[in-house]
Amino acid sequence: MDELIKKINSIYPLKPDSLKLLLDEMHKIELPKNKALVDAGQIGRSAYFIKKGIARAYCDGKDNQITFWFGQEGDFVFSYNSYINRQPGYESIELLENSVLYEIKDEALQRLFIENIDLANWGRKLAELELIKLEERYISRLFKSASECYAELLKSSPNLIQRIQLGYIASYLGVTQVTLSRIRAEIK
Amino acid sequence: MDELIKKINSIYPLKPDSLKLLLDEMHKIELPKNKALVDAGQIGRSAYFIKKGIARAYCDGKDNQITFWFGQEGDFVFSYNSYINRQPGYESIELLENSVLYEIKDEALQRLFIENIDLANWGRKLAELELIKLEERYISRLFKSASECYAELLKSSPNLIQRIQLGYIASYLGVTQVTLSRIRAEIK
DNA sequence: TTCATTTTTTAACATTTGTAAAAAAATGGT
DNA sequence: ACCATTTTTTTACAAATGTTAAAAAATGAA
Repeated sequence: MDELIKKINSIYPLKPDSLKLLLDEMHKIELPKNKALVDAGQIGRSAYFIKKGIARAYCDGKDNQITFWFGQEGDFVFSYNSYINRQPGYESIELLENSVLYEIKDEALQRLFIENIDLANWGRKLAELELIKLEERYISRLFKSASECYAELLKSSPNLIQRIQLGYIASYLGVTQVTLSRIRAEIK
Repeated sequence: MDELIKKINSIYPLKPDSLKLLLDEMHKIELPKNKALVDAGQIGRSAYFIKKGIARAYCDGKDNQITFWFGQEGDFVFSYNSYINRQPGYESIELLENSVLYEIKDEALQRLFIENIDLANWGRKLAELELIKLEERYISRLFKSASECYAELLKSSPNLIQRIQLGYIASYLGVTQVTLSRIRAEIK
């Protein structure tokens, strides 16, 4: 629970009372590898904090799946689309390892935002931080070749490359698995 | 001012009192084409609402500029990076036409968020909506070829293509101007 | 271990996109 | 209208990535 509190306060420092309100709604759960946290077409009913494990978010195409996000220890997980729009979305999220999570129901979170200004600002800051993380990723992809993106990922998250199969990583980088294999062969 | 109020309430409906607090901090200004709203390396001191005009956000590379965002009538403009981190950023924003904007100082906005829960939730919703817009754009680029992205832009924002020079649009789509010219030649 | 299955790599060829340079078209000021 | 400047298109060639299929390596269950 310690790392959860640390993470929460790193986003936006909460008063002890506000923190307690939030923590009281979060419950630890263990879920197995391949479990779907969010199914496209269904409304996402919970957000999660990853204590242990890895998750990926993806969309289904005509004949392929596109992975566009990975989460690991210390990350929050939610289907932004259904979380924000309260509508069935296009994204699915699944666990890639047996995982330990803290879950909070979406209804509880929304209620806390409306009732407590401290938590409303925490939720604001959370969205803002996710926004710039995504923006940086977006810009990075506009600037860089697939090879540079891979080298960057290798440097920033070597553990992801150890733990996640290459097909997903290739898709995440926006190239085919064949291309990623070629890139890896060149780097060695 | 009417369209501004409409836009504000479409993000998150505000109580009249809260709306007034926000509007009291927003002031209409006219700025000429090419004016820099945000300079990379400087802290963004204001956010803007575009009443009339077009803006683009870009980063400087070694020997090129990458445009990654366009804003037009009805859009909010701010350098997320410096707005959120309160640090000099990597992004610059400039006007592509003579424009009419509503400006709000960042200090004022931050103060309103801390003082008023209605506005804190408005700010949260604003960031969340921007987040899913960017996520959709990000996923779209992973799925689609440059040609499909252009066709999509042509459909969703034909006015942007009329009003913005192709070099910027090519960069926004992640291709060179030569490639975009080729795409346009094929479509006809 | 062994075997079936999944994942990763390699190869050959097709397609797309990039680069550099020049031509054509559009723009803006006088 | 005219000219200089900027923007867009075109061309030829190079480099990167996609596609398909097969081989090699890794994984997991019996």
